[in-house]
Amino acid sequence: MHSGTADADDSGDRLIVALERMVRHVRESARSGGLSVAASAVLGRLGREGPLRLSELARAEGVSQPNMTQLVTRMERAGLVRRSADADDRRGVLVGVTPAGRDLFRERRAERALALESLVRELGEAEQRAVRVALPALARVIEETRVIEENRGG
Amino acid sequence: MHSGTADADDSGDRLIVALERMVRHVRESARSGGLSVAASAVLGRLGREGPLRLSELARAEGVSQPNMTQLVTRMERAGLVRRSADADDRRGVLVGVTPAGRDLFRERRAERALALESLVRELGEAEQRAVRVALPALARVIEETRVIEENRGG
DNA sequence: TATTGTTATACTCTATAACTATA
DNA sequence: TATAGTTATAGAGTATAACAATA
Repeated sequence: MHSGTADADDSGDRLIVALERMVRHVRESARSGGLSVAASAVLGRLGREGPLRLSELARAEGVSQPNMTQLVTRMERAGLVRRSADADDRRGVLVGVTPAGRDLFRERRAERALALESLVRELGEAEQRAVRVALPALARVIEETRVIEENRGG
Repeated sequence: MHSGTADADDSGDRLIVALERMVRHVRESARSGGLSVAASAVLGRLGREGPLRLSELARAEGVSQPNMTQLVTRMERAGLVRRSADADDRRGVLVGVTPAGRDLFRERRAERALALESLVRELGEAEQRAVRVALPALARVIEETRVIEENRGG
């Protein structure tokens, strides 16, 4: 941040590495049944919003259509979601969560939340307060940024 | 957020998803030359600590030895690091950063820091302060947690 | 012609198991 | 026998390009 010829401002990069490690840590703490973060996000969305078009899912999750095709295929193979025809538009495919998918999602979500909490509990009180402000705020601007970029030529 | 029979405590999971997206976002904002977060972390460590054994690198970065072998191979192919024999122990391999690796690392690190900063600038002042406390704190406990788990049967 | 979805292909990151060479 | 490293194999997650079916 101030002076230094060689390895000066490392902070941004360290934070990214740390966050990546954190995602990995929490991910690994909740994979007994093998539900990845990506799969969990899709199940959560389908659970909240009901069946969605594959293309809608891809856009909502910020990934490419082929990526979502593959993810849905893996999840379908695992019995977590179901594809069905869209009556209105026969090009389309509706993706819906199965009861098994919903159950597994709840289990894993709870495990993930516990893993995150056990990390946060290691912090001091002021740090904990900071985390509870910072993380949702970051989540918010990430979402906003993604939407803006999307409407600008994605 | 309070009560609710069905989808109660979503917060932990949403944060993880948001953090994953954030890592992806910052990663993508700095990939013109194709330097992944994992590669960046290795280059940074080698730059700070000098040449390291492959096994030390793997342990320090919290990944498996084959993983590090492959990462180093990719990086060597890209001219970013160099393998050399360890004179003391002929089983070992020392990995050192090349000048090109160091240069590229600095560029990408700066880009990554900018991407992170441009996210943080979208926040309110109190939120920004929270982020600057929360992220380093989280980075710290993640590192500690990893070390503890390692010494307990990894 | 444009949209939806899939297939083909490729790359990174990750792991475990089996192997080689050295200690 | 134990350690360092590699190779073999596998799978998730990601992308772009090319294609088929439908609108």
